[in-house]
Amino acid sequence: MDVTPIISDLNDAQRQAVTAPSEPTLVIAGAGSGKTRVLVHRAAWLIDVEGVSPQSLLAVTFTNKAAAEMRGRIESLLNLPVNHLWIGTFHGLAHRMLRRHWREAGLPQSFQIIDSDDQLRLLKRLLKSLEIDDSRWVPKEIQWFINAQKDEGLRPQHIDDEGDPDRRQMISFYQSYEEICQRGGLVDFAELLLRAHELLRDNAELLSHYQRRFRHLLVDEFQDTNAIQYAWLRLLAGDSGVPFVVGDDDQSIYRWRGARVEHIHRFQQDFPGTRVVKLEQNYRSTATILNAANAVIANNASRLGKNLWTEGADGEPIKVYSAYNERDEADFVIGRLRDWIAQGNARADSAVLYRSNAQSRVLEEGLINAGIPYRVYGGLRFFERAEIKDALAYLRLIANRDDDSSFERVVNKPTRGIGARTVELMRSYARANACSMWRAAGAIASNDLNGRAANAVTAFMTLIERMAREVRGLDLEDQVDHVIHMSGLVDFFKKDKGEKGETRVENLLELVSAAKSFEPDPAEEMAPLDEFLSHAALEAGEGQADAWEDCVQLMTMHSAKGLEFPLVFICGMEDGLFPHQRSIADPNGLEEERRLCYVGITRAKQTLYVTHAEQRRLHGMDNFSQPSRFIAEIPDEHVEEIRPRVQVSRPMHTARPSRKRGSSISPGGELGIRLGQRVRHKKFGDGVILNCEGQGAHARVEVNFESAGTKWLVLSYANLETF
DNA sequence: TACTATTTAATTTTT
DNA sequence: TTAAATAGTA
Repeated sequence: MDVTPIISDLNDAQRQAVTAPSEPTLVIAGAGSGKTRVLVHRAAWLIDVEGVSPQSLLAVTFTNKAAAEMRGRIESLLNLPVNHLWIGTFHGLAHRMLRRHWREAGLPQSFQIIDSDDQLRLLKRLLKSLEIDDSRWVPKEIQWFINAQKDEGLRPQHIDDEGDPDRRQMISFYQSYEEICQRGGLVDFAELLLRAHELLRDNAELLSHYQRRFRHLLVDEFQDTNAIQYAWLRLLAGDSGVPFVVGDDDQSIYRWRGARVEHIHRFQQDFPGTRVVKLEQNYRSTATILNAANAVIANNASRLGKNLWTEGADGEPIKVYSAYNERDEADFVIGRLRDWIAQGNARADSAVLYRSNAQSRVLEEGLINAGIPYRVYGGLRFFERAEIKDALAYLRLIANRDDDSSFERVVNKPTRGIGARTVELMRSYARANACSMWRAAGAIASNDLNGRAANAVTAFMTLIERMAREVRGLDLEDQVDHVIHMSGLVDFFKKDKGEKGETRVENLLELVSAAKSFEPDPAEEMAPLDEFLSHAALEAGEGQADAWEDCVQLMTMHSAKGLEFPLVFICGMEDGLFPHQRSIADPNGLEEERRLCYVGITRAKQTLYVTHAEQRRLHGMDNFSQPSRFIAEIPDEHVEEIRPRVQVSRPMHTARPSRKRGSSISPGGELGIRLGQRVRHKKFGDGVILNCEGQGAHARVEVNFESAGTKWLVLSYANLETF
């Protein structure tokens, strides 16, 4: 066996990881150190050299994109298609197991996956049917609570109410939500993971089958695993499995959605004798950029410790620009982009990064004015569009009549005379009889409704039945085509005046082509429609603009993780914005912001610009802010400060404030506001001042209210009473 | 039921 | 500022 292609162009550390014996291995892989490469080569090594069957390999990633990339690279390295190789996202693999063992998992065969939007709607409906005030119980917060519990692997009966009535209420919502989902055969994202975990935990036979089958577990982005994902892996590994996990504690930026870096430590305890390999040689950035990143991240206390280095040149210094305001900042960025493009560089090789999405606006305006094509990451994806979800809801109703989520979505879309009152009746009937809306509709139509409403409901039910009948046996593509027309959706959106309706119709037709090009996996043994619907939920599709056009890339630093660009701008480097106000007080939060900064810096290959504005318009008012503390953490020798070429002309009425750098920002004198001061608010009640910023009419305070939680309020509007 | 006025709050996001 | 959600009106 010639192992050359698999290990020849690896460095020592990479090779050590790739060729490690079949024992638990933890690879700490710095940014740009060839993390994916190691994973891919490890898989190839196991299959080609160790003679491991592809079937006994399980590779897990967090995103579909990463999974697809890994599969592609393994195939091209081995130069053959690897069938039967389980490679996918946690959710995708969990889903696959649940489809195979739906009975053991306690699910109906045609269970449907709901996304977070569906989940939220479902909760709102639940509150309505319980006649609960949704300002007292915010649906978003309930959703957050439920998902957090599921991420921790907890069912309602496992949660301690701690004697807190509010908490008890939350648990009860969770319970009711679960009942609705179970009745409708609906599974949300967190549920996929939780069920898959329970499936293995409670079925000794299945567990030992999968444990025997999957000897090698490869895990990408290990620092991002949440409790349930880790538990699932732990279970699958058993005593004899060989986990090979790759991650970077310094790039852990998703703690807020349940990711726990601690799993890196936990792993070493759970698998004694774990081999640890550190990848510190970076192949992406200049030494200057790496040194800056190293210096910034060194300010974090809780780290495994790691220093990136390169054999490459020092490169250019990092340029820091102090803009007057956010417009000036945008102008500066656009000027540099112009130069970059004029020098013959590809626009797609440049990226503008920011902390929060709202920042893209000014930049976009500037880019449009300058006529520079750009692409904003994030935003609505194809399968998340309202009209697409409408069409999918019809399809789901055809697949499963008890899917309440879909039922409510389309029962009166297009308008067919089934108004809020009728729906309300159905809802309470369904609730009283613990049945689905579909059953309730049938029962109500023949009894409680007046002629008009009864006819409308019956007509709707007949329509669904007719669609189901006519669509049976057709190709997936034709099924979708029939449904978008028969449902009346196409005509409904055609009537929408203007371009909006047109785009919607186009999207619906696009859905038909999506169905046409969808290739069901024969191994899945599912009805093509069910598989298509699952695919739609699990992989929401491309966001926004055409990816292929050569354009400047705009995105948050979170979305930039895993990407690299020769030219990078990090905008809005101001305290309060980045690090974000909401994270600044909590040391853990601040460390996570710093890791985000580390991620941002390490995206740059050659040139990095960091910009901040002295004045920024946020939520419609001007704020003054200090440069981000992270800028000061970059050693001076790597920084070149850029001064405006000519004195930028400033509008007369916005004179530069006299208080600059280092000035304190506590609006102390006014109203006797000080930190720790107790205050009373008309609506939110009593609370304590945690934080304050700005002066005069702009002054804002953060108040921790006893019952309403912490909020930022504008002092001049809030009418706070002190006492 | 559809359109318009008012209110409210405002990180980060994948599945 | 502005986007979204809600309440009110034709």
